[in-house]
Amino acid sequence: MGRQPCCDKLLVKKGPWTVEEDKKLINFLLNNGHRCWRALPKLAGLRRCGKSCRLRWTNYLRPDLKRGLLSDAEEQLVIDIHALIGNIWSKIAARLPGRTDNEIKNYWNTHIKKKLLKMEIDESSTITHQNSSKDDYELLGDIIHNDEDLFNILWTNDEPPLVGPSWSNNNVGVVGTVGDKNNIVAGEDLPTWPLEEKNGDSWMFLDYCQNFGVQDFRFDCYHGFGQSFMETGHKD
DNA sequence: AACCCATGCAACCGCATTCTC
DNA sequence: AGAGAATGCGGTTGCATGGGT
Repeated sequence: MGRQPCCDKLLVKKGPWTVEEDKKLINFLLNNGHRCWRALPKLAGLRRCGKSCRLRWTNYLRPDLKRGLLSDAEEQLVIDIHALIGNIWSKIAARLPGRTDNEIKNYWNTHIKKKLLKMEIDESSTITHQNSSKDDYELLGDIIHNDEDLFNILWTNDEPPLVGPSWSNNNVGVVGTVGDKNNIVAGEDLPTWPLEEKNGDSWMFLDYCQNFGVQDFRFDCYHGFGQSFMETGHKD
């Protein structure tokens, strides 16, 4: 009855991920996708729990992740959505492409909470948009006209992000084509790691990713690993 | 220079829900 | 139908780092 345990806890490694482990995980996911997280560690040669692998991938290694502080517009959007639905970080993250629930949760606890307290704002009360750039906010909330609209959108099933393209990591490894630098062509919507880096010995980029984030080194699908690579398949 | 403390963030934990047998 | 594993998620912890003294 039922399934097998997710992992043998005695053999599972914990703590910070090493560059080697990251390489193995990325390599495996790029070639195989993630049909079963439980089986993944064994197949990828990792002494990690499947849960840990999923977390590492979704929160840190996914090529479409943005790194660094949230923009004013993103921050304002988080504040607005949080005012409506509370600590449902996954829902909030779904509205911010390239951001993870964990990241937003951390950002909320470290930056926004503090900021709001400082401003002596009751988090449950209506929050105005006075601190964000009007242009940025309009760009983000183009389809949001009031809080009721936003609330409705948040609870629909197949919700598109408010800005930018969505990305399903069920299709990892499929090479996408890029219409312009901000839009992956529908149906071929997948980012991929540069082949030269993936197949060669040069995994140095992972060290950089560790330190600065994927986005900083332009490995994400939206801004391109060099525009020409994304358009022609060749690195600059 | 050395220590202490505050901060930020990656990773873990545990619970709830979903899925499989 | 129900038991139990898989998955997803929010809360929490622990460590690295930077700033202050």
